[in-house]
Amino acid sequence: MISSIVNSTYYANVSAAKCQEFGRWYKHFKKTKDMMVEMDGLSELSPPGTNHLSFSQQPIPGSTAEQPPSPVPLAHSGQAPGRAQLPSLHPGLVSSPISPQLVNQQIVMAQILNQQYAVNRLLAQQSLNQQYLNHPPVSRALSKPMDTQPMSSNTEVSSEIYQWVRDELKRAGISQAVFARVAFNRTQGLLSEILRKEEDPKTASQSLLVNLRAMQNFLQLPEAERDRIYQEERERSLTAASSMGPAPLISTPPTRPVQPRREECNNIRPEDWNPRIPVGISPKASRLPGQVKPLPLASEWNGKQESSVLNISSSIYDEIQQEMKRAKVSQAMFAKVAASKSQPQSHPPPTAQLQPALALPHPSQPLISQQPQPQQQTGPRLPPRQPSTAAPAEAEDESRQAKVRSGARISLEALGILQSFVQDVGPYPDDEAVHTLSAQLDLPRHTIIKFFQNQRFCVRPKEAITYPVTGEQDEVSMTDFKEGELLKELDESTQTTNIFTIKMEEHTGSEEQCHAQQEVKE
DNA sequence: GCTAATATATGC
DNA sequence: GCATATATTAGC
Repeated sequence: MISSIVNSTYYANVSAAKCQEFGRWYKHFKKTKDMMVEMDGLSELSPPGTNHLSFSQQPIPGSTAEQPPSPVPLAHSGQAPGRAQLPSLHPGLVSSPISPQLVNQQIVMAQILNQQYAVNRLLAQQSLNQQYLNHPPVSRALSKPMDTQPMSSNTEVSSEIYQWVRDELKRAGISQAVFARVAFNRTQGLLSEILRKEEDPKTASQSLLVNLRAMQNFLQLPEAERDRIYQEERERSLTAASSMGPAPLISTPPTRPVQPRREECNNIRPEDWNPRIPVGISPKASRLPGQVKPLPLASEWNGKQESSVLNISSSIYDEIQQEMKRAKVSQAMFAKVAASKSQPQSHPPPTAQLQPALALPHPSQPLISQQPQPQQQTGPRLPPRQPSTAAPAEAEDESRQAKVRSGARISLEALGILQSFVQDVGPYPDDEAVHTLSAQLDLPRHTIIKFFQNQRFCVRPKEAITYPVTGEQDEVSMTDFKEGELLKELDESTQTTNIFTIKMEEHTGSEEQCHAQQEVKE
């Protein structure tokens, strides 16, 4: 990712966490880079591109900490050697014979890569915890977790992907449904089709490419990770299927999963992580006529946090189940009631919509349920996740969010990120860092530079100009960034003049101190 | 292009 | 025969 950013091929916004990770990584990178510079004098044997540490090189052969993300899903299966073409191996690291100096160098390299790998995994993990929007636009540069960076949008999808997938299905003993869900969040039928057609990725449509890339990237996850995801998906399916029990006859509009909102990460595009997040739809449900699709566990993605903002826990599904039993209403009815009850609110995802209904006093629910509801559905299906159907509300929601985001995110998140970068790395970023931050935050370079200038200005008087490059630091103020400048910058694109006000509310006393200095200066 | 329904295949 | 997986396809 870093290299993509540096190469200006990476412009999608990334989460604050990722940026912060970048800061941490960069700190380390600087250190190791210095080391490397010294060592470079000894040998020039590094493979091309090695000097420029890129995450694309990270699956580290020899990393013993954990199984490498087996880019070749079945590296163990001794499949066609051609598969090894996945851009994961780092030949330079295993070359031999090698001189002691080279050994040293490579040890350092390995350490660096290990570090990167660790970060990548962390980021990948983070990504996996994030929700995805449904089928994302495909043209945008993918901003994937570094882990999967090698498979960015510009990257070829191997024509062997189909075989890899098949092998993976065999290896893991999973159904197409599970794989389709976790790897690229599509349905079994589609995967079946894709595998049957085996279109050459070179001539494949954009949409197919997206899916193939997603699969490929998913397959790059460590095997253990993939297995875990499969397991979760299977468990979810099982749980959902069993908890559903005999379904109402009404073909229930499955209160399908909708991409839960991504709170602080909502600037991350769906394609940001690759294995599209597993969604709690039971593939089996489709085979059980009348049975309702299980709801997705928004908070359950990879069993991690998420969704806390919405206060929707996985228990919501149980509650819904119980409530439907209690009220003896069909899921369709329940969904309708839930939706109608929550209509006036902004556009919460379906899961959120259900909560108001659950919150109703019990006695009222049966009554409502029995009322003939005006048929609002246009068809038998209610596929919230389907772009075409679910899009209206979600799109609206999206755009609405986007409006809010456009201002607030830049001012708060970007500054927060810059701030943490300063904390981690210091206020003296080199060009590369500036470039990267610029790309990551979608801010002009000069804005970044200006920020650091201001940062240095602020820090100096307070800390007597001894800014520890790696040292701990008090809360560095975001207000260090001059109000006027910030607004000026932002106004260029988003006319959100109240941003700073919002931002100011979050500042601490020490920051105000600095801010006061700024004002004086101004 | 995709989902969901459903037909068909497979395994127990 | 049932449960589950995969293939196919209507409909959005």
